[in-house]
Formats: sequence, C-alpha cells, structure tokens
Amino acid sequence: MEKKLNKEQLELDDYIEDMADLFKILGDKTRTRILSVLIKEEMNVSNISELVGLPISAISHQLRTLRQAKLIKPKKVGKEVFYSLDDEHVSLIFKCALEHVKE
Amino acid sequence: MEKKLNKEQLELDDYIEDMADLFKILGDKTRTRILSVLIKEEMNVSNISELVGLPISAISHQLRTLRQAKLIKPKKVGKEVFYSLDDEHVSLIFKCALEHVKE
DNA sequence: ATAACACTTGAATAGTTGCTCAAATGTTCA
DNA sequence: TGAACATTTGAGCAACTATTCAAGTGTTAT
Repeated sequence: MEKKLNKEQLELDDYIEDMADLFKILGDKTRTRILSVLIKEEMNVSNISELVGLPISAISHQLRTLRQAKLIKPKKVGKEVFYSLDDEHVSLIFKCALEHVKE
Repeated sequence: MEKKLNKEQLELDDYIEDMADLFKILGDKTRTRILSVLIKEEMNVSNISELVGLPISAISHQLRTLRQAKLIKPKKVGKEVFYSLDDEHVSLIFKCALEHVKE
C-alpha cells in the first residue's frame, strides 16, 4: 500500500533542521521583542535598548545573533547603527504564529 | 508627529511573549522532526522513536513537551499511544517558515 | 497471578545560552 | 590630539535544557 506524499511534505523533510534553527532564534523573548520593534520602524541600538528595557550590551549581543541569522541588517550612520528587518519573512512568520497563539 | 499603527502591529505587542514561547518549543531539532512526522500521519511512540532515531524515553519526554504546548494530542489504543497534531496551525507555521528557510 | 509489552517518569549529567561587567573599537567634534 | 559618545566584544557566571538510564505505571494475554 503506497503512501501519498505531496511536494510540500517532501520539501519539509529537506529543510526541517534549518527551520528548527530559525525557530530557535525566534524562541527568545528579548529577540522577539527586538524584532517586533523593528517590524514597525528601523531603529538605533540605544533606542532599542530603551524600548526593550535591557542594557545596550545585552541588546547588542542579541542583535549579533539576529544579524548572523540574516533576520536584520545594520546601517551605520555616524556613530549610530540603525537596524531594520532583512526581509519581510519575519513579519509573515509572526503573522502566522499570531493566529496560533491567539486561538 | 503621530505614528501610524495598524491593528496587526498592536496585536503583535500583546502576544509577542506567547509567540516566543511557541517558537521556543519549535526551536529544537528533535521536536521539529517529531512534528514533521506527525504532519504526515498519526503514529505511536515506538514508531516515532524509530523514524527520529532516538530512544523511546527521549521521544516520550519531548512528546510531553509538545503535548503541554497543545501542539499534539494522544490517543490511547490498547498498550499503544498514538499521537497526532492538535490542530492545523503547526503545518501552517511550518509552511510559512519553509519559505524563509528556502530563500 | 505473572510475564511481556508500550509508554511514562524522575534523577543525574553534560552541554548550551542569556546576561552582566569591563575593556576595546570606531566615530564626531572641540 | 583628546574627550565624549555609540556600539561591539570577550570572559565569566547562573540558569536552563536535552538526553540517558533506571525504575514505575498500565495494559494484554497466558
């Protein structure tokens, strides 16, 4: 008896570990707060620090993680560094997850 | 100068921490592998253990985590316990995330 | 009752992670 | 050049987590 597998399911298996990596990055309150701020507008490190309520150093560490995951990108302007989302995928994933969380 | 905030963005702030909790659950390779198996079909613990390649005990621990997060639900049949997705949200979130990961 | 099977649970451990503090880098301006 | 500011970086620590192993629960069949 053959098992029916569509294209989506096959793709899932190929990328399932990468997806876990992505979810791991998103699975931290500080990082999701940073992202939810950057979804609204690009912002420099000090301002993010104020909004999120953690020291600049802690924020900078997490920005590094988000940068390496290609979720945000920096833009240097004088002494400051402004961060913004690297693409729209994050807001899409957030939108998806919102539906589950609201239930 | 007023800031424009639409309904989606306001909702995001309310649920951002719950979303981080959800992503934290999804941010583990063992758990995502289990879920990717259960997306295709419901399955008992021993079979999941074989497919994922970890001892039954390890799988059972993770099934508990997934159960508590209401991502999967158990169905007892004799000595065995069959697990299946609790709703379709997981596959939707996976589908969303897949687009980012493939890029 | 008891043996065999399927699964769960608890304790212990090794590995990971987020934050803090202090120091370093890089930029602007006097 | 040197002081002030914005950010990054590294080391160290405390807290958390995934896995393993052994023991426990519950079900079926003899």
